[in-house]
Amino acid sequence: MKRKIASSKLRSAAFTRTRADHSAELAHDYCELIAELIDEKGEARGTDIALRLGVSNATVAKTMKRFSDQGLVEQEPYRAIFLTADGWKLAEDGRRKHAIVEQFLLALGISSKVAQVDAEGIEHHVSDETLKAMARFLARN
Amino acid sequence: MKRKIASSKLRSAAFTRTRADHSAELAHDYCELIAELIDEKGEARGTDIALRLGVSNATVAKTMKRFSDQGLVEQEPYRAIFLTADGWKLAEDGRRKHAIVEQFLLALGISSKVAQVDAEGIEHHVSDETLKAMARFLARN
DNA sequence: CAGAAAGTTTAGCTAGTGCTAAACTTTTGC
DNA sequence: GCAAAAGTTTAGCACTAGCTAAACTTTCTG
Repeated sequence: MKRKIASSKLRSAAFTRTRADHSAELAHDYCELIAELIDEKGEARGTDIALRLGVSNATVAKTMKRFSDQGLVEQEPYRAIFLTADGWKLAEDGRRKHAIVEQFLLALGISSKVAQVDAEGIEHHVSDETLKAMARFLARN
Repeated sequence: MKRKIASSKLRSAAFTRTRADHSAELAHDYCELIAELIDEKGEARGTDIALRLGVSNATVAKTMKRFSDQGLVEQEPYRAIFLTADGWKLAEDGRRKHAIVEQFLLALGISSKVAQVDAEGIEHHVSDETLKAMARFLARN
């Protein structure tokens, strides 16, 4: 019965991680997008974020307030949004993972549209070990 | 500018899908586990589900009521939980995807523990195209 | 430079997913 | 066959993440 108990613990751990991941995922997505907008235009405005994320302005405002409390972004009232050091860390981490996963999927023969969408979903759920294996695979192909 | 607009739409679509996926993910996880418990013990009791999912009994009860309204599970008061045809469909779909992703990760050289956990996270985010590519890769290796 | 347009914030709503504590039912063990 | 243990349900709370509508501020334009 040892195996079953172990696998049950593993499942519960994975599930717990899944739940915790959902909010982290959102933070990653927002920070990645804000970083992109800053690179493109020098600043990230609420409307642009809302438009690209497919979400209302109000939702962005509320989320930005939460993230500001968590120290991920900085913002003056009625002004654009910027990332803190922590925010940049999340953004860079996300970009790195995203790039590896997307390249990996392309190398596997996935079409570029699907690779982009799947990479977005997968990037938040790959461990470092898996990421390294993907990078290794890419290096060999 | 066409490329940028297209890529922005794609991002928004991916993000929208991510959000919609979160509740579907939960349904998949519950149904998969219920299926497992039924296979193992002939029935799925609330306590067992709660224990394996690392969640309180009350949460399971509430979720089961919701799923019952959605036609995924069937339950008499104070009795065990069973899957409807739709519930079984979700469970089987999840198991199939999980198996392919896990095998794929193992083939990539990931350790079995990590493969199990990562597969749990990834299985909900792979398109059919990617799943097929993984199966193809497995067949060739 | 005043009024319109664009953008932001706030208020108030919904739904999902989690919790604890208390009430209730079923099962078990003496 | 009754009392204790085990399991289930309900009530009530919190937080996240979304929405619309309305109020407010900033920017643009004639």
